[in-house]
Amino acid sequence: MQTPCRVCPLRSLPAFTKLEAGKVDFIQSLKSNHVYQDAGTWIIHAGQPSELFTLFSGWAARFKTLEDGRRQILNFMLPGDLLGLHASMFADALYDIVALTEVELCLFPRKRIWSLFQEAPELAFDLTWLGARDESLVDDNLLTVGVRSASESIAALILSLYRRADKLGMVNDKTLLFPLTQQHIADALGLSLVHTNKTLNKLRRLGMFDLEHGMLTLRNPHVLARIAKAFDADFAPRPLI
Amino acid sequence: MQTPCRVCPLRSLPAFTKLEAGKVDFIQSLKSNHVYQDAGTWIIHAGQPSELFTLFSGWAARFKTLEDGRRQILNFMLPGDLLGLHASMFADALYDIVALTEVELCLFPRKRIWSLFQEAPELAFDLTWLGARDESLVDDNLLTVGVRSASESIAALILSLYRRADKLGMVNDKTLLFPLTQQHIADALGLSLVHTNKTLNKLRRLGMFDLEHGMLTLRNPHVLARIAKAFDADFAPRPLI
DNA sequence: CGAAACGTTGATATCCTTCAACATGAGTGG
DNA sequence: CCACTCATGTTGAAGGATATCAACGTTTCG
Repeated sequence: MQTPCRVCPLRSLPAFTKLEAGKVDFIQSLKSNHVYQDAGTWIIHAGQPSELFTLFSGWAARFKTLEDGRRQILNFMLPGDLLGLHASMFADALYDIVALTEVELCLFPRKRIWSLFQEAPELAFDLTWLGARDESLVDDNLLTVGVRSASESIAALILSLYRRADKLGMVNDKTLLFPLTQQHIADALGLSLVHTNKTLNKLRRLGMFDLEHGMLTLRNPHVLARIAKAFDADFAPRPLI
Repeated sequence: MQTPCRVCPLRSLPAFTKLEAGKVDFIQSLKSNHVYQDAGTWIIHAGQPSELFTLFSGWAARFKTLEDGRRQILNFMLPGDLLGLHASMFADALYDIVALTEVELCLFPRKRIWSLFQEAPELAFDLTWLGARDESLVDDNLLTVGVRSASESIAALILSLYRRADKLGMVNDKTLLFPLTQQHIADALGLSLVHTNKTLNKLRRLGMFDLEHGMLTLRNPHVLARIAKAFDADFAPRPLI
């Protein structure tokens, strides 16, 4: 059961709302397990019933696959994100979630979700809020894939991941551990691998960022934001369940 | 206040779950108004606080716009769909919703959402469930825009709208009132208007469907589904709030 | 040492966009 | 009732962004 939720290191980040100790304890009472998984392993399988998780550490990707194998990454998950909220409300998950790095997961059995609605309406509200935030990330990705060019798309993706990581204290000296391969980026943006590679290098040569050996360094966030035509959609601190 | 919620004609459709009369009355107590709006008018404005609606009749579209004017339709709304759940949980809406036809809306003031969580956990659960279903529609659209070709995209969109409308009893003799312009379709699929037109006509000439004068007739759903590489994601009846 | 995963690069092909023009029908005001 | 405009749909031609194909380099790891 690892660290008790009261002293969860995520919770003390400014990215998350403060919560009374009693409610934190209630969350802990719902948590059934603390799980470790290796990079590349499945967290949620499309077509199968799934539990609800909070990503405690590491990166994950949620995606759908067409019968012919083409795949679309719907969004990337960073620590503090909820995994499988939708999947756990339906009979079966409609998507896969895979670990991109080693991950730690807080496991909340789907059966207990209902008791959360019954006994802790504030937390139920937070859960719904988090689902809404999730969707707004997917909305942004759909906007990107639908209207942005390859350069704009990559700029927007890099920027958005950087900002999210920054709020979680994962950025040091403008640099962050970045586990995505170019294939991941291509699958998230609906681009081919080759074109992703060329566009990535173009932006790199323009001095927008460095990206090698799994390290991303932002060199010119302002111009990158101009290229991306990105908003500054800054979310207030969010609940952590 | 129009028809009382107990005799709501939507609620009796097989597409929706049955609900005890008491809960229906509670929903009605949350409803503050029954609103009519003309085609082309805004229901929710990006950047402004918004209320929560149920679309009682008509079609609507949710979209985001880049500063330079490029727009992406995120999803289309049909009767029974929830409008602005996410918008009403955040300070301001992050997207616009516009009426595509004359619409009737059931208005639920955002202030009352909280009382729903406090006093009716089952309904709060339903609300979250509906939010999850919404996101799964956006997921599907992202999959379409990301990986499908123009023909596949249009096939998938037509099919998905047809199926949703069919469950609502809006289809007669394989035909349904279809208010989308080619520009709407283009904006939803991330395609240019010209290419949308040509692709649409190609599928039409292939005998997949007829589409003129705002009427859509499906001629060959099975082949269309093959072209779309579409799943048969059939949702069970859903709650109506 | 060989294989597998990941990244890189050039050449060629194609899907889709853009530009431009025209057709049609509905609505509006003279 | 006609002329006009505006929204929508249609079509051809040309150009560009991105995909596909193919080959090779590097690193890691068993």
